[in-house]
Amino acid sequence: MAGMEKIPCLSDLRDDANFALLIRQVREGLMQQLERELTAIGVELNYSQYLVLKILAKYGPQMPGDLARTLDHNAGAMTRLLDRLEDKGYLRRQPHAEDRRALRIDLTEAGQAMWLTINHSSERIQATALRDLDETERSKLFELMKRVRDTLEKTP
Amino acid sequence: MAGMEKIPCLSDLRDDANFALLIRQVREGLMQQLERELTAIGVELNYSQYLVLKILAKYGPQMPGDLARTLDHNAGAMTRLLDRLEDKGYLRRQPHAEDRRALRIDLTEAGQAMWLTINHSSERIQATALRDLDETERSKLFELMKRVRDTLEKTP
DNA sequence: GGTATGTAATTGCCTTGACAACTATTGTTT
DNA sequence: AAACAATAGTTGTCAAGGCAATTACATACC
Repeated sequence: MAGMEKIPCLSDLRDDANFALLIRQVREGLMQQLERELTAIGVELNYSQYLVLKILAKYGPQMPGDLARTLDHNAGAMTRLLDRLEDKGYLRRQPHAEDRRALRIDLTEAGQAMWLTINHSSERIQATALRDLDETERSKLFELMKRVRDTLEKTP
Repeated sequence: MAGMEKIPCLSDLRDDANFALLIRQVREGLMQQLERELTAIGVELNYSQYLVLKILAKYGPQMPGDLARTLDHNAGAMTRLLDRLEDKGYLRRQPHAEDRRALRIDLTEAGQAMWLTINHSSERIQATALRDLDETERSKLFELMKRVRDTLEKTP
């Protein structure tokens, strides 16, 4: 069939090498799965709030600024995010021992309990997302993504 | 040094296997690079607007609903995104030939010209982001990400 | 043909997060 | 020590995007 050219249509986009879009789709899928899972068990947390709880649970008390930097969040956004979690009783703002400008955010009892109930959900989501990849492929994916992240970070 | 346990600290998070956070960091890096590059050449477009222009330029006129679905956007958000691009004169809403509910969004001359000027920028960003990966690694990364996306899509 | 159901786009309302201005504190310079 | 710059957190303001309700049209069913 010489001269038979396929007209490009939108569905071809799925196979194109568009990294930006691919990232967006995966991110969107992950977020939706997680938030759906959380609402299913009656927990009202968005993705960012969940990440903050996770970090506090795994790494102990932190300063708001450090939380903002690791989540690539604006400092003002972090203030309000912490407001919500404080309102819900999951965390506390405590004075910082060495720096009177700074705070020390730590989980309350309720926050620790909440983390225990949602921890399983979050691990199940990640397991689901990576379900079709074997162990080698998973670590390869993580390694490649980390290298892309680090490249982007040191570019500016 | 028996019994010498490292206390986990926030910086360890960079090496942890947290897929969600990794995605976020890469996405944030890509977006910032692109938007910075665009403002540097005097173009006022955000990431989503850029993606819409890209799709229209590469795949021809589309319906708003299809655009929304491929970008994982809400239909209402797409309406307003198209409003902005229409205000700037980059695209047109035209009636759909077969369905009077629907629209056919296509680029104006100005939109096509704009795409030509920003196309280089966008390719340079992607090239920069993937700079430290060789050809094999890039296609591996794309393949793995696509599989994760497809897994997430067929999960619900 | 007429009714029920589904789909396309738009709009109002609300939350999230970015940016810039501000205050309070710390560190640095001279 | 005084003046300066840098940093931690908060706040006002704004744009982006999600959700639900609405309108207009299309399709399926009876």
